[in-house]
Amino acid sequence: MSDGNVVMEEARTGDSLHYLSDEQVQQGIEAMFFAYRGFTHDPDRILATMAYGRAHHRAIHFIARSPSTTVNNLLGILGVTKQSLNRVLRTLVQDGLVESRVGENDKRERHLRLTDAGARLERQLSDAQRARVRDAYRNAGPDAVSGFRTVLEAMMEPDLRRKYHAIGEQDP
Amino acid sequence: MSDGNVVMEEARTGDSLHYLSDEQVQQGIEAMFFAYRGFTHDPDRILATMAYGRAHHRAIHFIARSPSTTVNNLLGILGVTKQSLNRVLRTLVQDGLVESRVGENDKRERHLRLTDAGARLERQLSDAQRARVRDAYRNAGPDAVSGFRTVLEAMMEPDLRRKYHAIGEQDP
DNA sequence: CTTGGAATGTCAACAAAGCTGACATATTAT
DNA sequence: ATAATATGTCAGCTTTGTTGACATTCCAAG
Repeated sequence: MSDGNVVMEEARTGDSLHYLSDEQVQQGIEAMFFAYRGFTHDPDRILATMAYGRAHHRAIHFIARSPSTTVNNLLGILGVTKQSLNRVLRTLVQDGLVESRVGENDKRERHLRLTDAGARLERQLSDAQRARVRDAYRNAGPDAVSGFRTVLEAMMEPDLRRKYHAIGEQDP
Repeated sequence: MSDGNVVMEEARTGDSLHYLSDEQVQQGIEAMFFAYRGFTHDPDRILATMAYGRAHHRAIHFIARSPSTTVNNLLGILGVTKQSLNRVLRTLVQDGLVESRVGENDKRERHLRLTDAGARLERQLSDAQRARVRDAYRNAGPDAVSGFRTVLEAMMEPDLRRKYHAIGEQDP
């Protein structure tokens, strides 16, 4: 569909398509790699001092963003097996950071929300990450941020793009 | 430096700083998370069918990009321990995908390059990833891509930003 | 009311890929 | 000579992912 040859032919037609060249795409791939390292750097540093890992941060983040989400919904967002997620949730519930309450309509479901202690940890874990992204935004300016978001969205798998848009909406 | 309160005060001064609000930053964080999943999705799918993992892909990628790089240089780029990298390199050399030759000037160094078979695997592994990024670029347009790169660069750790810029240059 | 399927939890075993610490070997630099 | 550098390797541990099997609870369809 979009292999190197096709693009090289396109690129030959003019410099306006230079941004689709192999070299430019390759640089974008490396930028994603290095930026993601920075993206996770600050919370990882904090997590290294406690008994939790990046998986706990992810769970806490999305529970904070979608209070009362179900386990199944969280599974779809995080893209791991229920066994893997359950191991994380079990420790968080045991440690009193996450509350798991049986659903009212469907009592098979468990609805998850952060306790006060969980919300405190969420802030501690995410503040540094938010600060980094905010600083990057500030340095880059609003137009760059708009483009940033546009490309990231285009890069997502379609079903994850739907989940991305669904976060923060009404009743997940 | 850039906590929520400060920004909320800034934001109160006008809508031009809305893009720095907690909500916008939070959405950017989630966009990074979901986009990175898409970013690694295609190579991961291919890797699942063979005896290699994401770590092998990363090593192969950067050896391809910086032929004749040393082990130490690769360690700095990948940000893992030499034991972890060595486990990967050992299998790649054993399987005839990577060639490790003693340095000419400094014989302590090992210079790494892909064999023909390694280059073939690199293409196979990276083609799908390049296609996805290229399609995302094409859909987003050149201005968005420019902003994308600007924000990603601003998000990197300074020392990694230097390494990012050094890739593809003269003598690493 | 029984039954099938969905949602959840849990056990066990395993794999990938990171980590630390210790130690060996060449080679270069002082 | 000695110290520092670059690399390789062994052993053991951790986090976080995976399968597979199985139990429980409950909704919904018949």
